[in-house]
Amino acid sequence: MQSPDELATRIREQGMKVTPQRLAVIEALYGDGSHPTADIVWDRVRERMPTVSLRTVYQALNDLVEMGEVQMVELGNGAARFDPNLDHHDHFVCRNCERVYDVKSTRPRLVSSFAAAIDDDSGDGSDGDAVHYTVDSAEVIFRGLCPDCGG
Amino acid sequence: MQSPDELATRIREQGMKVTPQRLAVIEALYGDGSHPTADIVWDRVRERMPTVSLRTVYQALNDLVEMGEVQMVELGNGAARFDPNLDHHDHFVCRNCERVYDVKSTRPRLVSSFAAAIDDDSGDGSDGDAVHYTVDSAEVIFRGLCPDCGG
DNA sequence: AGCTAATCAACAACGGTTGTTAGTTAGCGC
DNA sequence: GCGCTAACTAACAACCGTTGTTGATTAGCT
Repeated sequence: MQSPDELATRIREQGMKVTPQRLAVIEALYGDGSHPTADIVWDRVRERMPTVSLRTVYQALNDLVEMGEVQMVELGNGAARFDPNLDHHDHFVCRNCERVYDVKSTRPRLVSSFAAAIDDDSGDGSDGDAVHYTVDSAEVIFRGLCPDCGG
Repeated sequence: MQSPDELATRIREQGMKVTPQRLAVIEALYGDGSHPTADIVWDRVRERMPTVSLRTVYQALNDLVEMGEVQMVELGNGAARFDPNLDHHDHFVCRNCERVYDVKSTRPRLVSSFAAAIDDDSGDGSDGDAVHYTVDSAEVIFRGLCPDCGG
């Protein structure tokens, strides 16, 4: 995501207001690599701004996602996580501590291999070229043990 | 997953009972490639057994997952899906119709490339061999448009 | 200064899933 | 076929993460 300053400008350009709450959410995420949940972001923001509501944090996070400044990552274990890293990258989830680590993207390799790998469910195995899948994204989730957990 | 007959034996061996409900759930999933949700399985079972409860279907599905006969797949869009295909394989999710397709696994490639790709969050970029991640699984989710939806 | 977005509080409601209770059914080993 | 006990049912309540609602208030921006 862009820096808080740059983002403030973008927000104003969209006709939205740069409120302290929004800024606090932005600053809580900027440069962060820990993939916090909305709840954790809320905690961080409340340290500086004790009366902020969870609702407002969700609102700000969703706005950032809509603006394409933050990626929402759903890893299948409960709450969604928010990631300011917009580079194509994959994730490693520790099955013990549940922490999420960034992994350099394997996407180019994957997408290029997709056409050959797609399993034709139509049953018409003999005709390969009638089947077209458009791949917009490819995300990889590795699971295992991280270094801190004896991996 | 194994055939209903084989599974019946396994269930008995575990001291569990082969009830018509359980069998109906098994038969609803056996050989199925459509990745149904619990709700859809419930619908299928009720066609033959109108009084079965959703609770029981969940119970049977979870038992199958615990037995390792069915894979639970969480794709980040609502309900979990259940997949009797135990081969290592990936998934393609149509962003329009939400259908899920099996894709031949890219896992071997992925896991072998993981060690080189892991992004060392410790900041100690110069020392590569102190960081150990144990990768148990790697799942890939492709998203895009399927053939039926103009892909 | 004035328009209007944003926030707050407080609460309801959602969807998916699990827990609970108590009474009934039925699978399985003998 | 008996008896033990797992499983089922119905009818709920409760969970978690998230979103909607309402109405009053605050404050960003032009």
